[in-house]
Amino acid sequence: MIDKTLSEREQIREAGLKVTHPRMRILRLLEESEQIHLSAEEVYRILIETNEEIGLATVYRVLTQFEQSGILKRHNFETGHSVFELDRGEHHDHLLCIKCGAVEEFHDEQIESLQYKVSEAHNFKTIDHSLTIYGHCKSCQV
Amino acid sequence: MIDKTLSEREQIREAGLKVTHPRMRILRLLEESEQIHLSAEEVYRILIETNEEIGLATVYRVLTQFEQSGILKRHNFETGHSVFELDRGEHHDHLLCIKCGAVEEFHDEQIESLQYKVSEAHNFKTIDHSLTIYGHCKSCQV
DNA sequence: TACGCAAACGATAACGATTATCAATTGTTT
DNA sequence: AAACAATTGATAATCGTTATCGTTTGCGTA
Repeated sequence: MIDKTLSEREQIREAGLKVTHPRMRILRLLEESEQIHLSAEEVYRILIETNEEIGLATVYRVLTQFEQSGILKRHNFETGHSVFELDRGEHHDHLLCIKCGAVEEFHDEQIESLQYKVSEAHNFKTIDHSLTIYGHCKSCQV
Repeated sequence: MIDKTLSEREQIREAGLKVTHPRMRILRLLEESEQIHLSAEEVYRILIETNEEIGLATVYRVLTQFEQSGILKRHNFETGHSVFELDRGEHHDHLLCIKCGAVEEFHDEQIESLQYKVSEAHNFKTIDHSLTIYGHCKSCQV
């Protein structure tokens, strides 16, 4: 069994960052939250509400650092603000309910390879791609 | 041959909007620009530079109205601001060069139908979807 | 274990994109 | 042409995010 605390320290270290309280708090929150996607404001609000000391600027800074070091993935849906989720290595796309905001993840190897083909056909060197399907989830359909 | 001016008037009328100078100027610009995607600021700047009177607030308002009435499509890439293009009815996706900003469009029926399948499998009722491939275009590769 | 210093923090100012406000102007309908 | 609601545009306000900068802290070293 892996010591979670240790692994968090290591992740931060491997990112070339000092292990500080704010960073530990933020990473722990992301790992323990049931919500997959968290915005900076949400991370800040949740930590403040649980009486963890943190500054909003730090939250933004740390989330960006975590993103750059591959700990987190940033998503820009059509909401006007970024949301973050742990990057567990497995690429996936999203189904987003525009009524209740629910997010589901999916991965379709066929779509992936077709995208790659398209990219090649246009002489593009793919670095990343994002596919989001907007609609109504089961519980939001009339 | 269709009278372009007339068709612009009609488009605006059909959207349930009064035919005003700012609306005509904006629609005409979108139709005549070689650039497919224009941001609100760009539309404003271009009109001001060509000595057309317009206010920035009006540009934002009109672009949103045009989007809501189906005249325009809004895209939110990872740039931090929206861009707009004429909605010619044919859905397409985008290849975006993260170096020079170039945008290419593509349409792949196979990907479309696979997306639909995924959506069904998750009991989602698809309303819209966006697929963007980020990478380096031919001229930006080393 | 204490020291020193770069790295990191956090309060707050600044920023860029967008929206709200509201008095003045303009399209359309009569 | 009058009437009146819709529209405009200058500007203030808002929102998410980034920059500033004096203070604090992690951590390698003595």
